[in-house]
Amino acid sequence: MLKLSKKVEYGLIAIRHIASVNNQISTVKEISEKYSIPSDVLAKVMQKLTKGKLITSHQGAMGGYTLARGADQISVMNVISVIEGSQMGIAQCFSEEPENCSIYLNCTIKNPLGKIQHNLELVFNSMKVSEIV
Amino acid sequence: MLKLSKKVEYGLIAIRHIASVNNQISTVKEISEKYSIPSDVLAKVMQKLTKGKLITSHQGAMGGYTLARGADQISVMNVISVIEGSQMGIAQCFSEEPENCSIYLNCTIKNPLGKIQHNLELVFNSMKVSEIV
DNA sequence: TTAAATACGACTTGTGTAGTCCTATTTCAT
DNA sequence: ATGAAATAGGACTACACAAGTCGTATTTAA
Repeated sequence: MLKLSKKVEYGLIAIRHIASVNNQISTVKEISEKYSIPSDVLAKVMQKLTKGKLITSHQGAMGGYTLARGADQISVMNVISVIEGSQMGIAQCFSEEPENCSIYLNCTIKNPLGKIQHNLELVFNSMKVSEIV
Repeated sequence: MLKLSKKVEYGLIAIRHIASVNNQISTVKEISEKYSIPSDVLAKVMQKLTKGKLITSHQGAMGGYTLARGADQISVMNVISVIEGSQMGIAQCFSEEPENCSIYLNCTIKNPLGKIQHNLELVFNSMKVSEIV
């Protein structure tokens, strides 16, 4: 409950790692070994980060990944959105189909949860990966 | 990912409801019908809120629940902690056994996630159920 | 041509959430 | 006393999602 997924953690670690080596090209093998992350899982994460244009992939031998922009331009929220594939929402109201929520009509906590949601977005948006030192 | 559980939502709705009827005794049946919440599930939630001393139970016929303190004295964080039975943590580091985390030793994001954790706690602590109107 | 790397889909397993069912206990009202 | 209305609480099922594994294709430098 209210936990970040391992994928998001791995993504943050990977981006932070690339930034820490001055954006030199880094491979899945290298990162997964250094931080004890299952390489297949990390590979998928990197592919999502690539599709989300947070990092750039370099295929083929001697390939790997570099950042697509400065680490100070990548927020934790960016990483969450790209990896999860949807907007973060603390309740159904704020993500997928709100109407499908079983208590939608009689729900009395939509508004206050909306305030919380807003505050959480502030927190995740303001935290940049560059602060992850 | 990063969602509140239905149990927590139900708990917030229930507490808010009791407050809205001026702390008159309210039953599971009444609340579950009004807000279309499965009554068995709500019953368990109410029992946890009782054990957590956020509400007071009145057993037997004509029984039900009242608030144990003012709605302005009950934070969303109180409800989360009591219902989930453990401290909210956005990563393993901040809840159960941190050492069991597969990447604990090499984890480079413990500190920054700690900052996020702290900010989230501020948000959830400062939001009281009385604001849920 | 080969080796090292990313790309990507299919599958398995594990965990946790949500919900159901059943029974026991308490207490009010008749 | 008895029955009805309420809370208390354990056991179980179903399902969704997270995490991880496996296999194969594609790209590219040497």
